[in-house]
Amino acid sequence: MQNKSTINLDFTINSGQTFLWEKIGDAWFGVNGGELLVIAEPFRIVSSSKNARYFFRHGDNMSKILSSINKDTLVRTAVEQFPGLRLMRQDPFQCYISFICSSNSSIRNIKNMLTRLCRKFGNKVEFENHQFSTFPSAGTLANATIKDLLSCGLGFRAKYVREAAKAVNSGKIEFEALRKTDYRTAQDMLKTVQGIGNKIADCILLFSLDKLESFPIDRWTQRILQKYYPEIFDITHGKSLTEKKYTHLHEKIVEYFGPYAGYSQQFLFKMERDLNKKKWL
DNA sequence: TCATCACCTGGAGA
DNA sequence: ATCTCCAGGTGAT
Repeated sequence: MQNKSTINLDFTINSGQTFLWEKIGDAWFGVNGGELLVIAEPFRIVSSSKNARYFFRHGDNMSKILSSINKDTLVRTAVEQFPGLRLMRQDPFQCYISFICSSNSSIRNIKNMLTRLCRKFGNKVEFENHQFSTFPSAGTLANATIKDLLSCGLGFRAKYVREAAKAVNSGKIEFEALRKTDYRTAQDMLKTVQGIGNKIADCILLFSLDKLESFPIDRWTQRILQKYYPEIFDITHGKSLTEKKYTHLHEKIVEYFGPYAGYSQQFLFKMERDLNKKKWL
């Protein structure tokens, strides 16, 4: 059993929370906002970025968190199966745009869209002869034409992305204020943006704004809950959740999994996707 | 308040 | 090759 504080990069990156990472040799290269993170496995920060520790939530007390979410054998199995799987603390703007793009799409497609956005609107950076492009700023995307956004393959999401960028650029959405406020208030604020519903708001809150009680409920999560917890959570089969049901279900989830429910979600999600041999990055 | 349905696009599977 | 189906949802009706 390895140290609980050791981060497993492969598990962490390939758990659906982030999209712009690429493995070259034994190193992972990841775009996070305006910077490039380079991390080798076993976990070692290669680039000089001071933000890498922050990004990987180095301060999280994992023994406390893992013991908190250890509610049943299923969670216990998932935690044992994926030691070192962690949540990330991503650049909020990138996370926000990424999950707006995730709507009704697949991981492969989302990654393609975001990569094209970076290439078209971001800054070029080079590391050991490898070329990358950073994530565009809110100002840049707010001023992009719909035509240019469509050329990145965004489809119906193009107008959402531009309006979302405008909301940030104008100060209507302030991530650091959302980070400080409570879960529900932050979620309501995010949902005022077109293209952001409960699920996407929860992803942004969990993966970039420190709301660890957030538990994004999507097709997979629903499948997990009805497959393994039919007695505890009442999931209406196959149908999309209404506003009221989503909120009610989330309350039940936090009641059961506790204040770090988001971490339990990450382990269960990873486990079930791997079980179904779903591809990651 | 709830149920249906359309939606851009490009992989994956038939 | 060519086609169909659908993917980590959301908004409009």
